[in-house]
Amino acid sequence: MYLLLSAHADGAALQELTAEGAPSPGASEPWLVSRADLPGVVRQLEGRRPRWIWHRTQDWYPALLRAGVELERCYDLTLCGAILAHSEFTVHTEYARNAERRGQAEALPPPRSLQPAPPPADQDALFETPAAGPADGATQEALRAEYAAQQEALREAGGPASTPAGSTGGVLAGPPESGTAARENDPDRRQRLQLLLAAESAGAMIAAEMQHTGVPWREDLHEQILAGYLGPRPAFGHRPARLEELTSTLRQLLKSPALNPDSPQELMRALHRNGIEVKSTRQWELQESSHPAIEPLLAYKKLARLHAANGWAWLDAWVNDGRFQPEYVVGGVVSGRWASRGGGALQIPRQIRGAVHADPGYKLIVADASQLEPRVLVALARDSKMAEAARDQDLYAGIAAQGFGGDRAQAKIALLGAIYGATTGESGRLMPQLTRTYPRAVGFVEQAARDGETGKTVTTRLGRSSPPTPDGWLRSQQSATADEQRRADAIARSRGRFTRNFVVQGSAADWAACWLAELRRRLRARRAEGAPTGELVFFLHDEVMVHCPENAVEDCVRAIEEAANAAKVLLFGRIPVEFPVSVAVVDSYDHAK
DNA sequence: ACCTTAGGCGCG
DNA sequence: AAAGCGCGCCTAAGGT
Repeated sequence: MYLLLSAHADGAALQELTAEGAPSPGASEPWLVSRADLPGVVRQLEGRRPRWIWHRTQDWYPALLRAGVELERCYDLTLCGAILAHSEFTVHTEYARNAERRGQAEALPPPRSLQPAPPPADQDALFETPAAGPADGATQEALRAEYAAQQEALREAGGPASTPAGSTGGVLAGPPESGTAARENDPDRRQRLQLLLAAESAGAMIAAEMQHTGVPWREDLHEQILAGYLGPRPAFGHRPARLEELTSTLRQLLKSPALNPDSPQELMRALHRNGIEVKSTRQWELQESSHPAIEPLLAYKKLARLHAANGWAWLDAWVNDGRFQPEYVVGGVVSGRWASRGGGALQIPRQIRGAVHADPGYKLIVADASQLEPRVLVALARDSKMAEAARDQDLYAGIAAQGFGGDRAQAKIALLGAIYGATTGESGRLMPQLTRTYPRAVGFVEQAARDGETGKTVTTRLGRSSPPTPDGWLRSQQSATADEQRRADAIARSRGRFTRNFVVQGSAADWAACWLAELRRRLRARRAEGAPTGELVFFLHDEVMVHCPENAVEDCVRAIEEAANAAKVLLFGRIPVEFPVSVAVVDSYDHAK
């Protein structure tokens, strides 16, 4: 059952649709529900296990969650439309052509503000959209037509026939899925794209649910940590005691009595006056010098960062009643990773992770996918030799053991360098031997890089494609003067590094989205059975955190592991590549790994 | 009194 | 230990 939910006057319109997006035959006219009645109506209809179709999950779901209504599944027209408008799997469809004509503005998620969004002022407000009514282009009929068009594009992805995803990839054989290879008539592609749309929509729900739940955050522990590093809380606008001490030390050592160490320009001049010839004030460059001022300067920078980014002001702004509730921005990164808005949710520094603490009677289960990106590369490239190395829990150790010509540390540097496109340094030097040992894996990312350099599109395993190159990009690659040509070549190489990384990072994001969705499904199932179970509270690219009653830990750990394996099978079939998760059951986040 | 950009650094 | 991908967000600095 498919239910379209759209904003209407002072409430919502509900319409039952077919799977294809036509009005359901035999169903009544669209049904108008007042704002006040909506949570009750939605809760009632949820019993029929519909897929809720809506313009943006963020417009509806947060308010429903505040009203105590949780839903099983949805279809986010904005997120799915953005994928379908650019995917190579649907590039031949009318939907993609229309998206091109409309311009990207409508097809892509709305622009993100750079400033943190303040927490909603009115927590009881049911609608995030203005009371005036639906936004332009988001009327009930427009959304229905949009859904129908997206479903049509999806049906046309790959070809008419279809086979189960698991049945095609049983062995590491056949051409790798990339670039121009294996492009024609691949029925498996439709299923993969469908999976991506479902996972993306599930991700949008999970993001709203995690924001609603929040990360358990002990303000008292956070303040203890700050006091330990910085001294007591200073008066507003003042430096903490420890930073004051370091400032006067630096002023003496650099013979600059008025130095503001927060000013890069002042700092640079002071360093030069003292014979410290750096070109920037970055940590790694400062570390080269042995001047006595360097150690306190690096200490200052470290602590100043803590104070500015995650100090008392941050605590006041972002933690309430023992919960940190950041906004996750699904689809916020071109590769399919999530971004976040407010509070730097995806950059919680190790220094303060001790403040993330389970409630009494609960544990934090922190699980991360070990060496996810290299393992995804093995699967994408179908490199059976590297797959053998990936059989082990430690892929890098496996590579070293296979005699690629270096130790574990070098194996890691070389492989990450291949994924990022390193050309110089140790990573660059190790590339030839890595290529000799694993021609398929290296060849795969090299092909992605060549595609980017020549302006082609690359695509993740589930069908998310790299953003189009700007108009005139190819022409700008042919330049008249040698200087312009050098610049054009540099831009092309940069694009190549981006597409090289995109296929791996993006396919890893595909995997992580499926992992999350599969985990959510399992946790919900357990809860429906009435069993105690944990809640997803945090997600960071290849890592999840579940806040879990102690008596449900074992069960949740199993769910996390099952979900990881399910994600692998969904993406790649039953291939002989492991995607192990490392799981820590802890009271506080700083004790995980 | 604002707004944008650059340098820097946190995370994966 | 350091140059190669993706982000958000702090302060300073340089606009308007």
